[in-house]
Amino acid sequence: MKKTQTRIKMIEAAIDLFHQQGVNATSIDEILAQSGTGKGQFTHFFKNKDGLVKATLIYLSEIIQSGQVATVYQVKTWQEMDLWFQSFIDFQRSVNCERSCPIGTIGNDLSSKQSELREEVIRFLSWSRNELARFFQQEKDGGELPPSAKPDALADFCIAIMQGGMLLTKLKRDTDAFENAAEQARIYIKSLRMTGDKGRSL
Amino acid sequence: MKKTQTRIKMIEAAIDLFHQQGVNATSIDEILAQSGTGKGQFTHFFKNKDGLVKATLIYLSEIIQSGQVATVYQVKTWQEMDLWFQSFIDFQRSVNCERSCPIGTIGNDLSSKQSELREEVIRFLSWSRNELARFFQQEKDGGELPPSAKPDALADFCIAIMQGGMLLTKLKRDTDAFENAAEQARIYIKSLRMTGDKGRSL
DNA sequence: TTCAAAGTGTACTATATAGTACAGAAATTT
DNA sequence: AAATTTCTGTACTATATAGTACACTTTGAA
Repeated sequence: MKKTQTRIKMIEAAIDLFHQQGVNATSIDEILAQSGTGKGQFTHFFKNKDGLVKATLIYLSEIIQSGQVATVYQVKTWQEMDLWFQSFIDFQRSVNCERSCPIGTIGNDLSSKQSELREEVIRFLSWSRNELARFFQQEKDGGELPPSAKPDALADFCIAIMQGGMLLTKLKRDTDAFENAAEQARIYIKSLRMTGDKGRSL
Repeated sequence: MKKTQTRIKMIEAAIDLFHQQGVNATSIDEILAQSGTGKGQFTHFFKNKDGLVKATLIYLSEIIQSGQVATVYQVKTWQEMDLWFQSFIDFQRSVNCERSCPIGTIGNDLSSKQSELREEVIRFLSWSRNELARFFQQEKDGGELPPSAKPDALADFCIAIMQGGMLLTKLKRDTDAFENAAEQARIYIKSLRMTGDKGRSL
């Protein structure tokens, strides 16, 4: 028989509820109810609510970074780059446009005191940004992007549109604005690539 | 003598605290303390907390739409367009990168039940998006942007970068990513304009 | 089998919070 | 100046919430 699943059940319920309602609007009791666990177990596995939030951030990072998720964070080819925005748009549709980025949502709810948790959020954001930056750098090195292209800036550009697009989707309950923004971004990146050399289509 | 300022004082304190901490993390008592008012007055002027949130959204819309704010929402010239991103970056610096868009922050904290409040948020977002769209349309009509340019999509693109950039700034406590994203956006828009015709610089 | 550690259940405490009740003051109207 | 409305202060209630205490059970190793 497996070791206890209780901790994981709590974390997964917490992720779901935090993603849906934010951290502040989600009570511990709600998490316990959704995961079918109890207070005693909560204090056994976590120091306090912040401890659980940290665990959710770490867990989220792990499942995303190990690719157990529908969204495409890792980009190695132009085809994957093209899928990058689309996978977030598709994700939004799959949650009825009622949520935004789970990490962004949790991060946005942090108070200025919770610097340890914010570090965790930043760690993840940097990772996903660097995934993109590495791709752009690779393409620049390979001559697919011109020497004037700035891989880091392009990565920040994509992440900003993604985060903003996710937020707008949640607020407006449709992906129209996100799709428009992503389309313009793709056109821009494509234009850089054309400029680069061979003019293959994005 | 002026009519009572109590209502306004409450709204302004609420805006400040909501912007800083979000709606859910801000208690009514906190707002009363910061504005130097009392419970009796609160219930006299507002039905409940949601009533105050609605009032803050309306008040915010009014001061922004009437231009009593440092950020540039209304764009009539390319110079103002260039200032558009910059004014948000400057704003973020002025609040030590500890906040993001006030409307976005409030909107993000809304539950799925609070549809009336979300309507208010959407109303504002549409307004600011349409301000940009009108500018791009105007430039398209005037031949400064090519017929292929999509004013609505360009407006959504700018808003997404702005919202995402504001959020990233708050999370990371610096404007680097926002600046990079805005720079790429400016390069793109500029490139469209060059394509358009006379090649005047953005 | 015994024993320690890991895990669980229940009851409780202290506090924060939204919202109510209502009397009284101040302003405004008649 | 009397009456009416607007506004304000204080006390209160009900509830939700984070966190505590602690006894009990299960597990797994020696």
